[in-house]
Amino acid sequence: MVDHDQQNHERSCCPIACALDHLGDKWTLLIIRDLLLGKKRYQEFLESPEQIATNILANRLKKLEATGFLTQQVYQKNPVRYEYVLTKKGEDLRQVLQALVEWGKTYYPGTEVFKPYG
Amino acid sequence: MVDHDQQNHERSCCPIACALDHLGDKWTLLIIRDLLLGKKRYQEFLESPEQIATNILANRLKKLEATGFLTQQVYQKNPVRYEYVLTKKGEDLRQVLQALVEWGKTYYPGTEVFKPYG
DNA sequence: CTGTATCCAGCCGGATACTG
DNA sequence: CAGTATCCGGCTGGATACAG
Repeated sequence: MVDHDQQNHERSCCPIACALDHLGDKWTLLIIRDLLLGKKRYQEFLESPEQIATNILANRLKKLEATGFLTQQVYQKNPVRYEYVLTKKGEDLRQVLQALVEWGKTYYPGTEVFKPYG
Repeated sequence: MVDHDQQNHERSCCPIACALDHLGDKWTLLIIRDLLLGKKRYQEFLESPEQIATNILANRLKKLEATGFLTQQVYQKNPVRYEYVLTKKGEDLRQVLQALVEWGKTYYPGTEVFKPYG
């Protein structure tokens, strides 16, 4: 179920297609955004204005962990609690998101990311 | 059905969320990629290595037209046939895709876009 | 708080057939 | 070639309840 390594995807040898196999949905990139903004905990992701459902959030966090975009770090034992932190692979998406933000601010006037990135 | 103007989306005032409402799926950005590479016709999109289904392609082309990413231009009458060309809004995604390509080539070694972009 | 599980309607997307 | 239509299984995602 956990399914480490990348599964059978790899639709083609195109880097965009490969990326989209992992990031091409409505929510994943929004979680990456939150992580880049410094959010680390389950509750923090739930508080984002887009109102992600709990099952979707749990599902995406697992997939992102399984595909090496983030790692879990214990910050409390009994019961164990995790913080989610980006790997370099995840961190390096910052430039992609930044390009998307620039585009988005142009074509959806009035939108704004909550805190400036880098 | 055609639904010009943006519908009810706008999940939030975040430019990334707005962008993902239109681009956040497995296929849309791949069609944009093809358009940026110079493809214009239905058949050309079908020939891409990712093998998009015809119904999905037709659906995405309509949505992209309805949301102003591309326009249709008649190149034959009776029966009427269209070529699909990016608007400036669509063209401006080039930088986003380019950032994604750079990222993808790093984390999916061996992948490569067929022809270099601009 | 940090999740997990479940119900469920609806969309996604693959395959295929069909029309002009 | 350029689409449209349909069948259909499975995933998506919203709501809610439940557990440690």
